[in-house]
Amino acid sequence: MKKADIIAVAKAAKVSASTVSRSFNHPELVKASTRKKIDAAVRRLGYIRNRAAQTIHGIRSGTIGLVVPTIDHAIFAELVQSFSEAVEDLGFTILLASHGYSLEREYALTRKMLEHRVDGMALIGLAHAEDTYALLDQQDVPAILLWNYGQTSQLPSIGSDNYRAGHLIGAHIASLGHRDIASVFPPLEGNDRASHRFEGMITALKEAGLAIRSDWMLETRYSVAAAKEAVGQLMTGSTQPSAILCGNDVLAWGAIHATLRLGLTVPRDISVAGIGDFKGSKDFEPALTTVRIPARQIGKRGAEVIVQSIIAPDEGVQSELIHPELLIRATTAPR
Amino acid sequence: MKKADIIAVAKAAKVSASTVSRSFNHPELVKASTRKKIDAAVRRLGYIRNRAAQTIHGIRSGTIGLVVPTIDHAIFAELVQSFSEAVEDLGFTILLASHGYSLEREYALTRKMLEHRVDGMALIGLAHAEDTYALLDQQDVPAILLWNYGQTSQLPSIGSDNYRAGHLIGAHIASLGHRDIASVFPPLEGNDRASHRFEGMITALKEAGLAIRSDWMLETRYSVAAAKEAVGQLMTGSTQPSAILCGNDVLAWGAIHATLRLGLTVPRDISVAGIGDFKGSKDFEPALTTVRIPARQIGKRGAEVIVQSIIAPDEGVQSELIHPELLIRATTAPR
DNA sequence: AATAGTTTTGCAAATGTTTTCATTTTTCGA
DNA sequence: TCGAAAAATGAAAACATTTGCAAAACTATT
Repeated sequence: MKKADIIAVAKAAKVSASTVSRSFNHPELVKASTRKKIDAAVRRLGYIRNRAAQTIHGIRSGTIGLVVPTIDHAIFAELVQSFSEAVEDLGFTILLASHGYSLEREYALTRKMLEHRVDGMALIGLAHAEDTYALLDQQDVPAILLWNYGQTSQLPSIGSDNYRAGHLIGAHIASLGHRDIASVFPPLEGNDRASHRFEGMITALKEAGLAIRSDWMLETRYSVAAAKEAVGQLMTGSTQPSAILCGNDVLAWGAIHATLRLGLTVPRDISVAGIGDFKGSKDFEPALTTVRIPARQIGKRGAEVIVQSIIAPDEGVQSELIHPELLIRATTAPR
Repeated sequence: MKKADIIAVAKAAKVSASTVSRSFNHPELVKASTRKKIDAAVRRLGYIRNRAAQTIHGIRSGTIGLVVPTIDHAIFAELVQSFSEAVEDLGFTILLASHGYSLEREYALTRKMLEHRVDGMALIGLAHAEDTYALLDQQDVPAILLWNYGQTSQLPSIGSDNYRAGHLIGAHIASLGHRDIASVFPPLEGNDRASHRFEGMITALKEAGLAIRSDWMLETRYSVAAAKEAVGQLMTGSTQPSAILCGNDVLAWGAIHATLRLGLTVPRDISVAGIGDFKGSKDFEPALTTVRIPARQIGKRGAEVIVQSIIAPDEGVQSELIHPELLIRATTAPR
């Protein structure tokens, strides 16, 4: 038994295919009694509409492409979730792919999504291959950049200001009187989020007349384990910092657990701060001082914006800044 | 300038549309020099193939539907990531949606994915609406169940044995000599994963002649905060347990931080165990005793299996059990 | 240079819908 | 009961591809 198509339904309901189509798309144009017959036939045959066939009429595909570096980091999981939720509520479905921090793969994946004729695209961060921008522009598909806000971004960007976030936390630590400060960041190369945070932080410190010793600028993989290892080593050196600034909460937790392991107490012996305010950061003990990057809000707002620009392509979309917020909790203390 | 279609390319390359199509799909059938002309035209016009148009010829859409309860829990993020990675490697793209633990929404979302003519579907867990099974069966779309293994599952299931996982951790705690045991679980209703774990745990305890006081069976939302709150209250009661068994690692971390807050030491004063082995659980201090549910492996294997059954629909797919593993770390100790 | 075979290409039909336009049916006021 | 207007329906073209088949263009062999 082949899959039922609209013609099979039409036959079963003794009407024409046009009428069946209409009864789906403009129900008000078909008589109630006819609609009933059609519905019955649809149910009887288990007919499911074929969006592919609709799509080739220039009708929207109802999909939005989302390409992220990775999903299984707390940061992006929250973003993906809120974005997808909001997008679903607006009647679209997400086509998802992850590129593992390779802008080349990002380009390839974007292309693939365009083959599927997504109605819109969302990418993460501000830095993308020139090819990718060209592609999106040339295919004339609405696209937005999520996560980071950039005034001069090539596409509308909805997100937070990572420079600001870094600056906030740097200034906070400086204001507590710390002078011997270490940093733990993921590799900055090709990661605009982390770079901006780092710059913001460095600048804030500089403004307070402070600087980080270059051998105290740690760079680690994005994981509790890696940060823990790195900080563990740092803290067994001949001199130790009194504060550690981390590029994100996961690294901060690594740092905290490294100090815990060495029998130190946070924040009495050492202050630690993160960026991100991931799930749990508020509730773990001691509660982490960090800067909130409102992932859920970014996802939701991003979804609204992209859908808007799909529905009304001519209304020109603005970038939106979603402010980061300093959250002083229990892992930082005056020196 | 309208988007280029295959005919525009054909004109530009001075060949017929058929030849262009062939040069994509069966390059060996077209002369090298013609292919070169076509490639040039494609590049010049920025042509991107339209999969929707291919799909209505019964050609595969190259998409696989994945419907999960939620993405932003550590558990599923890892699964989604590994599944999507593997699926991409095999040349497919994921259509993702989350249903927020509503089987009704799951049905609706599955339908929607079938409208998009996904080549295969993956759902999470063993419990699904009868309608959903009927739909999948009737539309004759390959489908698998991820996360849980069930011998008698209605569709092939690739996953771990949650009953076993619960049993392992229950037996471990019993073997340490604990008698006053509490549990913290998410709501079991409509959540087969949690229910099976719970049953396994209860059974293991019973086998050791133990039982949990009904007022020590805590049920909380899935979050560190909720578990922390609940356990905080429990521990300030007139009598306290010497061990707390948690339905997953997030709840376990909540429990641990609740006890920390009260000035207790884990595992000296109280043992805590989780299930899941989420990111970080190994590295936080003290390292969490838990049962590993190998999410990455499930995702990868699941992807392979569903793709296999798309490519060779007649080869009948077997369920696969991916064993959970007890990881005794530093949060449990003899009573 | 002619033939047979092989390779390459184009034509036309097919895929499952939607939509425009024309036709048929219904409704309603006189 | 008629006619005009409104409502409902159907026929056919359109959408962007693929594919079976036949024609055309080459190659190799004599």
